Amino acid sequence: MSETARVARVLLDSPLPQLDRLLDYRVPEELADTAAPGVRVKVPLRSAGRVSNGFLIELVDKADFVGTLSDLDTVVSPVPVLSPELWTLARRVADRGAGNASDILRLGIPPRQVRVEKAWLAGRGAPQRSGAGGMASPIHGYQPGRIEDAVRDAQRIALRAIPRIAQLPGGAWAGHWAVTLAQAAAQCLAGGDSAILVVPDYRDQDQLEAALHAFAADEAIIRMDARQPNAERYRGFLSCLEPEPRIIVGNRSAVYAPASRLGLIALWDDGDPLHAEPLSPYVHARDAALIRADQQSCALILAAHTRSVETQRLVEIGWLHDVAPAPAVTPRVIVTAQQAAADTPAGAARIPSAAWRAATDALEAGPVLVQVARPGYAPVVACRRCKQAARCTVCAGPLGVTRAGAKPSCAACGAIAADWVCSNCEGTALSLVTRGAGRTAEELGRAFAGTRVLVADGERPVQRVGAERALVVATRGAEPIADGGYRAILLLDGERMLARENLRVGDDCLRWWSNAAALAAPGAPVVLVGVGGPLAQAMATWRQDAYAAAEFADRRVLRFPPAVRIASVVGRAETVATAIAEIEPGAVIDTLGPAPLDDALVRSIVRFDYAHGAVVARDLRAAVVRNATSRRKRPSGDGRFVPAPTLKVRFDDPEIL
DNA sequence: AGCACGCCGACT
DNA sequence: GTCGGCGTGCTC
Repeated sequence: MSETARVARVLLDSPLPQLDRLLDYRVPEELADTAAPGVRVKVPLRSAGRVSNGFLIELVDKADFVGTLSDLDTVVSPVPVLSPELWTLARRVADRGAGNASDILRLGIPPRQVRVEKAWLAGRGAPQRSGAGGMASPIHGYQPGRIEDAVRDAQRIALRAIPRIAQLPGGAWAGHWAVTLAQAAAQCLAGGDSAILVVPDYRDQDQLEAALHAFAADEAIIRMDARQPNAERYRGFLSCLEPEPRIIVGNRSAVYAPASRLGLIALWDDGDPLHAEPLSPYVHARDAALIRADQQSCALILAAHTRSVETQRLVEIGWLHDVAPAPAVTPRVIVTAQQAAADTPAGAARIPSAAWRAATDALEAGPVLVQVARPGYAPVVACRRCKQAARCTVCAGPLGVTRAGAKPSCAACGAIAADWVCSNCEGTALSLVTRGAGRTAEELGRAFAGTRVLVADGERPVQRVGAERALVVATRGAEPIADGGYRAILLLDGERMLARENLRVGDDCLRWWSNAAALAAPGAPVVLVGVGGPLAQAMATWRQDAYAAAEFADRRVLRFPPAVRIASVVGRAETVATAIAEIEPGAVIDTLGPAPLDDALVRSIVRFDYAHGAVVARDLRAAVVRNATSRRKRPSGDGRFVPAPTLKVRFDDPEIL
């Protein structure tokens, strides 16, 4: 055939903002067969020799570019790893946050594994297993058919999870939320559609997978998480490219997984900070899920025991429908002031009498959970005489005691403080001022003599405990699931958890407590110790949405996120000022800063309404590209020339404000 | 990021 | 004349 050679439009796999656009290449005849949209390619960049990796986005007949086109160098593999949907999603998500599309693609497309790919290509000729393998069964605990309707009609819902645990057919126990989401996904699968389920961490992932295996065929369930070996990850990715529907369950990057006929995206516990991408492009899984659900017209479920302020906003503007359990299910939450019982052993002094009685009674029947704020034994030690926090004599890091009877050691450098002398008063005696999970366990072990005490924290993870009587001391987020549920739950360190300098402490605490409370057996007391006010009320009435609504109203008055959006701009003072000055007039509400950082950098924060987000992102992005393109070297203080630092823009940073 | 182009000072 | 150092700008 002697038709005119086609033109391939290629996105380079490059982190450079100025290369975040499509470049045109001529498709040479010998590549005409394999050069298809979505394949990985190599292309020459600047005078021959250097080749760079990229994705073939589309084939067109005529180039935009006026000039001589270079030839496509190689088609790396015939597998179209970048679907049109993912490309559109990556472009939209990147544009929204003034980031690179290729950064999104890196999250959605795992590195190529040649062996895995060859095996997959060889096996594709074989007949596919038929039958979607999803079992649609009625979803209990809500108005009958409510969730089924939402999935079928591609609704967007904020789902209040049932705060209970449920027994799976195999006998194992999991959060009830996992059963609800697994059933919704299985319904999707039975209808021939794929579902993506996004969880913050591995513990949640394990529960959800266990629940899924009760409702869907094993081969339809695909894991996707960053801790998988590359080969396994790529194998799962490739199987998502097949036309059969799948249920994809994974962490935040699973929201970008390919999925044929996507019917549902569900996100569990969207307030968990693990849903926020800590590296470029910094996009929150919730935002990506919102965009993707809109783009692919699929159902969206944001499910949680609590209500994030962000989700509350979406409910209030009518973007999400609020769906609550029917009939209502609430744990029995008891709020107590911090007061020690007169008749308890000294070691348990921080347990008030009501909690003490609850624990004592419950221990007759089964396991009792004690939630504490900090891991370790005594994370902070201080001078006994002057009370000043003890510091390491080597590196000035904080000293702590890791095990009962151990010498204090530095949390930063690990040095053991053998002959410690207080830098303030020259005292030599230390006292333990905080209790970690280990020390609480030790004290409770003494107080409840003869009871088995076990500790669960980040270092000593425990997934589940049996139904026998035991005291389980766990740090927040590390609570094991007890068969049949805990007979009592003590939330001990509320005061300390609230004593963090963060606008979001209230939201976080409510989430930690609510997630723990959901592990209780029906009717078991959940004692919240030493906390009052709206948080305690939200727990006692199980109306986390009311707390979120009040919080959102406050933020609206203050013009804090998520009532408005923000972008932080970091760079040299002039560059930052210019970048902000060139944003379209009227798009920005106001600018905070510039605040000086180290290295002669400053940070300014611009606030703007959601309606102006696209304009602000476009204009700040232009400033970033301009800065990267003309990186003029400028004289530094001592007359030498140093490269100008890059201008950094980050949207919706959860750490700010 | 890399790499080539080009403008200006120092050399045969 | 012309060699090459380093700032500047581009990548289809």
